[in-house]
Amino acid sequence: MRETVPARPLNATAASLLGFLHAGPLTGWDLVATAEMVIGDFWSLTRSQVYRELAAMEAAGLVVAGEIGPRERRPYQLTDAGREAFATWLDREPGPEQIRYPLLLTMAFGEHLAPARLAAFVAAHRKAHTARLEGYEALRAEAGAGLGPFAGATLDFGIRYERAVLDWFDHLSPEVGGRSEGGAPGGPA
Amino acid sequence: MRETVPARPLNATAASLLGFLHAGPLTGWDLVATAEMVIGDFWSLTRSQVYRELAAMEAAGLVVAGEIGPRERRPYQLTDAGREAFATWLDREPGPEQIRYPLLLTMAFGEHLAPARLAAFVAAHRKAHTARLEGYEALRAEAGAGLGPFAGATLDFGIRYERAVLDWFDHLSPEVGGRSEGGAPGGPA
DNA sequence: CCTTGACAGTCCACTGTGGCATGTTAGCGT
DNA sequence: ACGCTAACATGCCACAGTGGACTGTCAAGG
Repeated sequence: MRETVPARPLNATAASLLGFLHAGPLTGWDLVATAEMVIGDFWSLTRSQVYRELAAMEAAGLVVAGEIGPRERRPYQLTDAGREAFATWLDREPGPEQIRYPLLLTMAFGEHLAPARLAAFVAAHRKAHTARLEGYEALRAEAGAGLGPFAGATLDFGIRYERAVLDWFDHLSPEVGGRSEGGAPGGPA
Repeated sequence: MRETVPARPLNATAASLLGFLHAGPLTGWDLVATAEMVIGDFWSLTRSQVYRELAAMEAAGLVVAGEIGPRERRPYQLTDAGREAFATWLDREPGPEQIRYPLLLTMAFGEHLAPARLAAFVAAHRKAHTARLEGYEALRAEAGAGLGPFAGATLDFGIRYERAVLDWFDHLSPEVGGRSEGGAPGGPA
């Protein structure tokens, strides 16, 4: 008599794993890699959690573990119950986004910090965001429409977000770590 | 011999509480309210965690609890050790931001979802973001420069972010839930 | 006097993060 | 053939963070 846990509603991370399993059996390792690539820019997950969710979902009957292959690879396969749980999850109202930006925290307490230090942080983040934007734009140039409409739309979100952040950096007053005039005349393309 | 835990590095939430305590003693309840107002838009925290961090910080000697007042109010006061821990924390390199946006997840798996359903989600989020932007702009119009440069800069981030999201919504193709032509001609101000 | 609701704090289960530990195997140089 | 290394693959743990349920306090109003 194999008891399956009553079926609590899925969390977004577990549901995403089920989503990826629609394409065929995958191991925890593969799922982490896939998720990082496909949804990593707006949904973070960790190895630890993936393996934990897989174990829980197996107990709940949403996936079944296959034979252990080479290098301890343990492929998981979607069940009908899993397919249904995923469909139910996908149909829910997606909640509001959450942003956690430590630099803004630092800035909010800026009165307690040496101005030059804050400026250095801002400069470092500007650089990082520039690199991310370039990465996204290169991806769109290469892959272009080959991504399909859905991945294209999420990529577009990333591009617009990064541009907004960069714009914000560019309009920051020197008082709060923005660069003073003469840095790099002529804004971004 | 009062043992104080060795001094592990502060987490951002605990540090923020110390930051707010610079203005004078506050209770957990007050801290939650303050934090929600000042940093709530880019750093989420919950009652549960605030009380837990306060207890931990008291054990570590970073704050001292005062007398319990009316309605069980227990004010916490900053110690010198707390002031120093805050300064050290503030001086660290702020890490990258994290965004978790369930709507993008839903969209990424859009091929498994009825198009009309996705469009409804998108419409609901557009509305919510419009409201948020209006709230921010009203705040800037009312409070204006009275916020000070630091709060002004973080508010500005919020405004630019919301505008970027709204722009993204406005350029979404109908295929991925964007509204077809004829919705509301003439974009946002 | 009693109900209601805002205030204030506590507790718990679950989600999420990051690092450490462990074992496996392919590839490489010697 | 041997051992080294690096990538592969999973598991475990402590801590951070979330959201809801729960208890208790007090002011205001019917």
